[in-house]
Amino acid sequence: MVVTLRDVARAAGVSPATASRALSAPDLVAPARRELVQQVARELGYRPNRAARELITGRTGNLCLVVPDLESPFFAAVAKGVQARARALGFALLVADAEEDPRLEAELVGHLGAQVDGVILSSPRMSDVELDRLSRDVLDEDVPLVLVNRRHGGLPSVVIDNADGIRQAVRHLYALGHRRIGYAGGPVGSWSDTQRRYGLEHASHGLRNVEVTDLGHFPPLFGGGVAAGDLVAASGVTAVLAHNDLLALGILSRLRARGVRVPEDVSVVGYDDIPAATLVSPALTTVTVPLARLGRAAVDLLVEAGPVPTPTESALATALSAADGGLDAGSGTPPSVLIGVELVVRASTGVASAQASVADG
Amino acid sequence: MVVTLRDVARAAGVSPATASRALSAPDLVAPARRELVQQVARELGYRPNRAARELITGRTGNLCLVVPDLESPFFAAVAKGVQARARALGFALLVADAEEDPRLEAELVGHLGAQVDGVILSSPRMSDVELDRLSRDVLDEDVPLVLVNRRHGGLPSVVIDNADGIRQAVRHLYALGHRRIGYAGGPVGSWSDTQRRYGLEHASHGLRNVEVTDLGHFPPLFGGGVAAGDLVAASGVTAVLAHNDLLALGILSRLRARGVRVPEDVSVVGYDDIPAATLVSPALTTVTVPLARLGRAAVDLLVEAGPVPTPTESALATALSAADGGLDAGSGTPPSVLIGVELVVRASTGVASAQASVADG
DNA sequence: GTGAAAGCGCTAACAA
DNA sequence: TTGTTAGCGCTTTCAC
Repeated sequence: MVVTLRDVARAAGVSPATASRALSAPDLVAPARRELVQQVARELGYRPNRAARELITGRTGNLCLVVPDLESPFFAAVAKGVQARARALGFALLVADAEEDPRLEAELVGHLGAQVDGVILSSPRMSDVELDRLSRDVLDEDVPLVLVNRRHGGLPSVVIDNADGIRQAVRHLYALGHRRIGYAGGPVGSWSDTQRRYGLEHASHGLRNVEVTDLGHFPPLFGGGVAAGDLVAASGVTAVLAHNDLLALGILSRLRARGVRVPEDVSVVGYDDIPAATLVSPALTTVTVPLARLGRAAVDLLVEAGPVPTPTESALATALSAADGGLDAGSGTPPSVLIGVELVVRASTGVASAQASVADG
Repeated sequence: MVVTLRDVARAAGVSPATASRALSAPDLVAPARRELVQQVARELGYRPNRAARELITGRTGNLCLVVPDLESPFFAAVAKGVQARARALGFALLVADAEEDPRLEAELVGHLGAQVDGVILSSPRMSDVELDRLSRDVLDEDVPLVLVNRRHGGLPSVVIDNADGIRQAVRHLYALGHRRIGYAGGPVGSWSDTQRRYGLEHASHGLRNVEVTDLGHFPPLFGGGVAAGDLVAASGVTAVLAHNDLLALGILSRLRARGVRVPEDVSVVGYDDIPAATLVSPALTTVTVPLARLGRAAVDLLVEAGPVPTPTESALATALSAADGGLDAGSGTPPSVLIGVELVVRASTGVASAQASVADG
C-alpha cells in the first residue's frame, strides 16, 4: 500500500541503510547509487514517514505559535509572517489561540511544546514568573522558546522599538504645534504599554512646554477607544496618542459622534498600522510596525536558538522534488532582535488649533 | 532523563502492556492496578511520546487548515473557530497560508495532509478538477478532507446560505424603495460569488420593477471596492450589493470621496459582517455570517468523516490530569452542512431618494 | 562507501 | 485480566 524505505531500497538493489543515507545524507553515498536511489524513490512515490523519523531523531519538523487572539489584526499579521518563514525553512506550524487568557497560554505552550522543535509565544500580559516557569519547567530543555513583542530575562525575543515609535509620534505632534498631548494606554500589565509610557516620558522631557496627560488604561480594542474618546474630549488635550490602532479607531469614532472634529479640533495617532487604519476617514496617522517581519524574525531566532537545524529536511526535500529550498541560517545573531518602526502621517493629525481646548461645556 | 512507559511500568510493578492499557484504555485494566499505574505515571511526570504512538496507530492527533490568507478577517475568524473546536476535541492544529495561490494550496494540502488526521480546506477558487485530484490522488485514503464555504461533489463541506443572504439583502432594499440595484461581484471563478449571483437573479425575479445591474467582478478587497465605487456612481443605481464587506468598505470610501452621500444618495450592503464593518461611518449594513461556527462545523464534520476518533486521546488526558474533556461526536450528520445567515441593518442603507439617479454629469 | 543489526517508545496480537 | 512478543519505519552505530 504505502511505499516504505525498504521498498525503495529493494527496488534500487541497495540496503535500507544506503537508501536512507541517499535521501537524508546524500554526501555519504557514492554519486551513482545516490542518483539511482533518489530516482527510484521518486518513481515509487516514496514519502518518508515523519513519525518514524521523529521517533529516532527527536525532531518533529514542526514549530508552534501561541497568540492571545488569532482574529486580532495585530496577531494575524504576525502569524502570517511566522507561517511564511516557517514554511520557507521546511517547518509546519501549529497555531494556538489562547483566547486572551494567560493561563491558557501557559497550558498551550506546555501541551504543544512537547510535540514541536520550538515555540513562539506572544503574550503581552503573562507574568514574568510564569514566563520563567514555562521556559524552565514546562518545556523540554531542547525546545527553544522565543518571545514576540516582549522582552524577558535570558529568553530570546523579537521586540519592536516601542519608545522610538512614541518619540516619533510626539515629535510629529509637537511640530504641528501641539503642547497638550493625551495618552490612551493599553491594559495594565501590558509589556509594550509599559515601554511606550516610558518612551512617552522621555520624549516629552526633551521638548519644552509639552504637557502629557495620562488618560488611563484601556482594553486595546475599538470599544476601549470609545470610552477613551470621552476622556479625550474632557481632558482638553489637542492631540492624543493611542496605545494601538483599534483604540485610536474607537476614539476617532467617539469624537466624531460627539461633534469633535479630527484633526481640526483634536489630532489622533495610533500604533501598529493595521489594515483598518486606512479604511476609515480621516485615515489614521499611526506608527507602522512591520508585523510580518516581526514574525519572520521570531522564526529565525528560534531556528538559531534551537539545536542545529537538521540538514535532513531540506536535503530530502530537494532530493525528492526539483525544488530548491534556500535554507539560510544566519550567523551569531544576538538573542534579542529589535525591529524599527516608522511614523506614517495620514489625515488624523493636523496643526494645533488656536483655541487649544475642547473641554466639556 | 525522559520518563518512558517502561519506567512507569517498572515503578508500578506491571508489564509495559498493562501500563499502556491503564493509560490508553483504562477499561481493560483492573481498577486497583489502573489507579496505581496512573498515580505512578503522574508522579514520575510521564509524558507519552507522540511519535511512537503515531508510528503504530497511524493517528497524529493533528488536524490542518489551509486558507488563502490568514490576515483576511474572514479567514482569520474561520481559523479561530476551527482552532477552538479542534482543541476542544483534543487535536492540535496546523495552519497554512496559501497566499491566495490555488497551486500552493494544493501543494500544502499534499504536504501537510501526510502528517495529520484530517484537512480543512477553504479554497474559493481552486478548480473542480484540481479539487478532485487532491482528494483522490494526493491525500491518503484515510485522511478526510472537508471544504469550507464551497461545495463540490462528494466531499463533505460546510457552506453558508449564500443565496438566502442575498435574498434578504434584496428584500431589504426593495422595502426601502430601491428598484435599481447594482451588484459588485467577487473574483471570476469564486464559488460563493457564483452562488450569490444565482441568488440575486432569483430574488429579483420575485419582485416587480426591480432592475439589477451587474457591475462586474472585483478583487474582494478594499481596493477592489474603490474601483467598484466609480462604477456604482456611473451606473445610476440607488443601491449596491457588494460581494463582501471589504469591497463594500472600498465602495463606501470611494463614494464619499466623490461626494456621493451614503445612504442618502446610494445605499450600500456588504456580506460577512467582519469587525471593520462597524468601525466605519456610516456603519455597514451587511449579511452576518457566523464565521467561527463555520469553522467549528468543519471540524465536527472532519471528525465524523474520519476514522473513529481514538478514545485514547481523551482517556489519556483525563488519566494524567484532573481535567475532563467533553468529546462529543454527533451522530449521523449529512456530509454537507448549511449555515444560515442574517441581514443586519446598520446605517449604510436608507430609503431610496426620489431623484433616483446619481449618474455622472 | 556500504551493509547488518539494533533500537527509538509505544501498542496490539496472541497466549496464558 | 495480564504478560510476552513482535514490530510500526526509520536512522545510526559499528564493522567491513
